[in-house]
Amino acid sequence: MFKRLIKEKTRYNPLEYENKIYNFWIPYFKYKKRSGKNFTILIAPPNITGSLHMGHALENIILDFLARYKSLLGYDVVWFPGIDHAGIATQNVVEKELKKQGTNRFELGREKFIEKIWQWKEKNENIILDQFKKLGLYLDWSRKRFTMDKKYVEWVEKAFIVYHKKGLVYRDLRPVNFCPKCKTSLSDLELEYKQTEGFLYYIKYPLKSNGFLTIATTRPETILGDVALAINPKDYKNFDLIGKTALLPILNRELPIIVDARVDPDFGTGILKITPAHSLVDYEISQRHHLPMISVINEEGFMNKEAREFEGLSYLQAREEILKRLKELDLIEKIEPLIHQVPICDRCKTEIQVIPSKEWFLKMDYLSNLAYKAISSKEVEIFPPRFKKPYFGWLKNIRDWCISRKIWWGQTMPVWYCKNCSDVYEISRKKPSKICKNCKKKIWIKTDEVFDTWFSSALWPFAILYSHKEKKFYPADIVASAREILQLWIARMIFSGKFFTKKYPFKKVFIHPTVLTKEGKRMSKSLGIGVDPLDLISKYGSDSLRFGILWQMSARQDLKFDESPVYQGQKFLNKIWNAYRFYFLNLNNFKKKNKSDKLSSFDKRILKSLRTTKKFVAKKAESFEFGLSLKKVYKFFWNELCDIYLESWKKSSKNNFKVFERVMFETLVLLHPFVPHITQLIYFSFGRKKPIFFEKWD
RNA sequence: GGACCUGUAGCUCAAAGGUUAGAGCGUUCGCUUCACAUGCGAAAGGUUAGAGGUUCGAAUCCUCUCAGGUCCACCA
Repeated sequence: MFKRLIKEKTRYNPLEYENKIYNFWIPYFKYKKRSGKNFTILIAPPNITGSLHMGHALENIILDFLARYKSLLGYDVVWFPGIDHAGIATQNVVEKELKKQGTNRFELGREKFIEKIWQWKEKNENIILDQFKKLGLYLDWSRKRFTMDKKYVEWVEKAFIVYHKKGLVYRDLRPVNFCPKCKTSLSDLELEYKQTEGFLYYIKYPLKSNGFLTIATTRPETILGDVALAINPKDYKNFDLIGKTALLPILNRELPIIVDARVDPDFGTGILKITPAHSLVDYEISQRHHLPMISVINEEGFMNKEAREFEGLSYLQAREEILKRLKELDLIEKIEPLIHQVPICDRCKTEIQVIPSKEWFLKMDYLSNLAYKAISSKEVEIFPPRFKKPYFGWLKNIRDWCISRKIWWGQTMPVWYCKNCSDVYEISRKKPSKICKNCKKKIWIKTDEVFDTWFSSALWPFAILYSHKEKKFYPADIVASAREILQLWIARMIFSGKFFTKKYPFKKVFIHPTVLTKEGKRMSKSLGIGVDPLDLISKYGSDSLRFGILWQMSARQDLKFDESPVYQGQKFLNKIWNAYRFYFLNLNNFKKKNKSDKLSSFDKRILKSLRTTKKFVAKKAESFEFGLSLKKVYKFFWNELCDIYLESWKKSSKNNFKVFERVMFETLVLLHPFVPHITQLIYFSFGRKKPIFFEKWD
């Protein structure tokens, strides 16, 4: 269909052909057993909220390069597209839409709200997936997956049930981050930190014997929940306090003075008040010392009955009242201004309360060990290797994983509570048929709690590659990921995969460079800094964008994105086009003229150069050095092939025509993983009708 | 606070201990030469952040200083 095009046009316009070429490829992307050797890529499913950003573009261009390169080496490519429901992020976006319409999710109710999200998903899914098509990705579109597919939900529920059966799941009352406005617990990831000018209050606590000690706090209202005071074991200046007992002002509760390494001896007075109910660190310390937890603030941010006379006040009002009382008692030593980071909800910007809540946890000791072994045994390789360090560090300090969320959008947990007895539950996918062991009745109500979205993401590899009678695709050869989800996603896939299938879910993890702005700052949509890859595609075309990204990429360091290499890519495409134009226009002419079987010095030179270039590209593909290999290919093509070899033909040298044919064809194949669309188009001009990626590299 | 990365031409990057530190973009000048003006030919542009050390030899290895950045954790 495009065969004669090349003779007619002196300019190559990528925008004219790329879509058509992609559509031509789609049926061939469908997985089919040809050689029997698979090359399996695990895709990182984008959020349904998301539009493509440079990180996605980079990540998937790299993978697509590998897919095409491996295909040329004779592998059958396995790469299936998918998208992620992305729990809280999606809920957030849809809530913003509702706000524009003058309503909110509470007005709508849970069912209607979820229905809205589904509508939203149907509408946006294709927009997102089309962006992958624009990048030219080698994806099998017949096997699309979504993390809220019926089958996928089933996997998530079953995984939870198996974990529970093996004793790795428990329910516990613990302090969690809670947004009073959104009325849900939040993971640490869903917090932002806002620099705030506040005060550090130095408060005197009487000692039981006699005298006083002083603690420093930014939140005097939480002192009512104190259960102990702590000092650092190396804090000599406070040594004489060890073993003594202090009295909590106002309430006069006795507080033991304990020793814990977690206390910073240099902050404030070096004495930390332990308030397990309203601080995660304090909770951790309290666990080590078997201390109770006393909650004084409720989920709405108001003082509860444990706060006695302050009950019913908001935490801010309580702060004022308590300070007033302390002043009356002459227990305030001093007040210093302090600039500190206050956690706020990343959606509504409300200040987060840490409050105890009953949540579901996954025990991490056994599982984190699996994740540790994967890397230490080298069964799973992390590249570049320097990322092993934070990976191991995270596993070493890991806490049990809170896997429940009180949001609405997500996979509902297969948990049933007895309507009469609040703490009795059964775990099963269907409504339990047993009676409640407490009230002997059978009134089971399914929980509202949903899974942490990462709990579901952790199961992605085998839900997409292992299930549905497609075991043969598991494990994957490679997954590429941004560094910030090494722990959140990669580590969790590793232990989940091993736990449920006995096999690690992939062999190699490539932590790709972060795409920064030209100024070296992180690209951020909300701050309005960054470049939209789709804009670049509509300006320069997909091959040009790919060229621009690969040109700038190094495996080792972050990439400050510059637009000019994308333009350079466009020029390169034109150069390729015209080199082949030259070839096709002069084909018959040269064939008649050169019948020699001997090789000229130009022939020898170009053959050698082609060989070393191919070798270089093959070697660099293993270490993800695409920037270097593209530069090598670029120089080969422009300087060796065009400037020297093609020019030599103009001067009617004694070149060998067969070498000419061979070099031009092999070069096209060599160029394919770098600039797929144009090479396919020229491939048609060679009279071939199949995809070029079914050619042989050698 | 912890870990990691980076400072080389105006900009983005190469140069994996060894000639005169190289490309692209940008700048300046000359060419419509029959594949390509998105091209061809040429030129200007550098104390490799700074200091010290190792070495016959350092942009490269080591130490310190300065500057920029990323991720993780988070302080009461």
